[in-house]
Amino acid sequence: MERIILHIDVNNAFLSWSAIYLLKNGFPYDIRDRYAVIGGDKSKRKGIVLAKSNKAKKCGIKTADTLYLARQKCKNLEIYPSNYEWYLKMSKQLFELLSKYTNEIEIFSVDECFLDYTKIKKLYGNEITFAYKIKEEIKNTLGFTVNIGIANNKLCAKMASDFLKPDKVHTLYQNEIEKKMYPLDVSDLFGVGKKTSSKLKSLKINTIGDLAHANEQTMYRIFKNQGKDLIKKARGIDDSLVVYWDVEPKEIGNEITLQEDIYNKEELYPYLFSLAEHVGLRIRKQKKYAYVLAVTLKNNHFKRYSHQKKLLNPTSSTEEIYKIACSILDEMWQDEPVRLIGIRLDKLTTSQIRQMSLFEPENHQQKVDVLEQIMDEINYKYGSQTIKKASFDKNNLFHKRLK
DNA sequence: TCTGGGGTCCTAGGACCC
DNA sequence: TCTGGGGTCCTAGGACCC
Repeated sequence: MERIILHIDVNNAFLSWSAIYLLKNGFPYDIRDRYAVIGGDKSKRKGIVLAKSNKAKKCGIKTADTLYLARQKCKNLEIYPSNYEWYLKMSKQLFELLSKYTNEIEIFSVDECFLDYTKIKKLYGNEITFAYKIKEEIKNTLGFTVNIGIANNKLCAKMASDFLKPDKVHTLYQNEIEKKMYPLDVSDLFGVGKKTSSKLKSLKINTIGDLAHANEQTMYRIFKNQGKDLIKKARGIDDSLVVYWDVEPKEIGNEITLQEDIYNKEELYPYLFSLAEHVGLRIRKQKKYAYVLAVTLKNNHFKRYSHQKKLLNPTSSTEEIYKIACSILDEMWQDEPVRLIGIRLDKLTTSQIRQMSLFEPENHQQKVDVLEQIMDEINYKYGSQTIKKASFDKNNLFHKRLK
C-alpha cells in the first residue's frame, strides 16, 4: 500500500510565537506585520537573527545573519528577544492538537513534525481536505499559521512543506517529482548544504534533476557513499519510517559562548563546572549513564576542536563529569584564546555496570548517586540554584579543581 | 559583517589483533 | 627482518539540520 505522509511546519515559528505572546500581554501591534526579527543577545556575543517576519525576509534578511548585517539590509528593523519557555508551550500545544487525530506523529524539532496518514485515511478521508482542515484548526485555536506538505515519504513531504509560504498546503506525490522537484536548485534538496552544493555546481550539477540523472560512477568517485544517497534523495526516494515513540537521545551536550575570550585554563574550570552540572542534570533525568565524555573548545579564530575519553565505568554524576572534563581540558590545552567551551556525553547506556576500583571505598558511588538524586529533586521543586554541595558553591571554592 | 546552541550521521586514520 | 591484508575499535573532525 502506498504511504501517505504529512509534514507540518510552523511558519516563522519563533517570530509568530513571540507575536502571540506580545499580543496577549497588551503589545499594541502584531510583529508579524512589521519589519521584525527575533535576535540573540548582542552584548553576550550572540547577535544573530533567529527568526524573521515575511517583510524582513523580503529585505533579504536570512536566519543566522548578524544583527548588524540585518540592520544594513533593513534600516527600520525591529529586533525582539527570544522566549524559549513560551516557545516550548506553543510547541506542546501544537503536538497535542495533532495527537487528537493519531499517535503516529514524529516530532522532528520544536516547530515541525511528520504525521503518518496511511492508516487513518479511512477515518478522515482525503488527505488534502484533512490538511486544509487542520491548518485552519491550528490557525483558529492556536493563532499561528503552518505549511503542510503531503507526499508518499518523509523526504518529499518535507520538501513540499517548504514550497511557497506561508499558510499553504502542497503535495509532492511520487508522480509529481519530475515536475515539481527536478527544476529546483540543487541546494534546495534536504541534506545538501553549502559545501556539497558548491562541489556539485563545480560538476555542472545545478538542479535537483541534474543530480537525479548524474553519473553514478562519477558521483561515487567524488562523494563515496554520500554520492549514492544524494542521487537517491534527488529522485525522491526515502524508505525511512515515521518514528512516533519517544526517541531517546544518543548524546547529550551543552556548550557556551563566553562573553569574552579566556586566555587562562584555570578561568575555564568554573564554566566546565556549570556545564557538568547542566549535562549531569539532563542525563540523570533520562536515567542514563555515559561511557564517553568529550570537551569541545572553539578558539578566537572560530576553529573548533575536541577531545574525548572513554570511561571504564559509565557515569551520570556531576562531580565525576566535572573531574574528567577538567582532566581532558588539561590534556588538550593549547594555550590560546578560547571563545566557546562545551561538554558532550556520548555512548549512553541505561544500566550502570560498575567495575569496583580496588581503592574505592565500598558504597561510595551509591552514596554519591543518592545524594545527587536528592539534590536534583529539590532543585526541580524549588528552582535550580537552591541547593549545592558546599565545595561547588560559586562564592566559595567554585573555581578550585576537585581532586 | 564579527559570526548561537542543540543535535545526528559519516569518514579518515591510527592502534591493535590475527 | 620485513612483509600483507582484513577486521574492529577508537578518536577527531566535518557536514548538515533546525
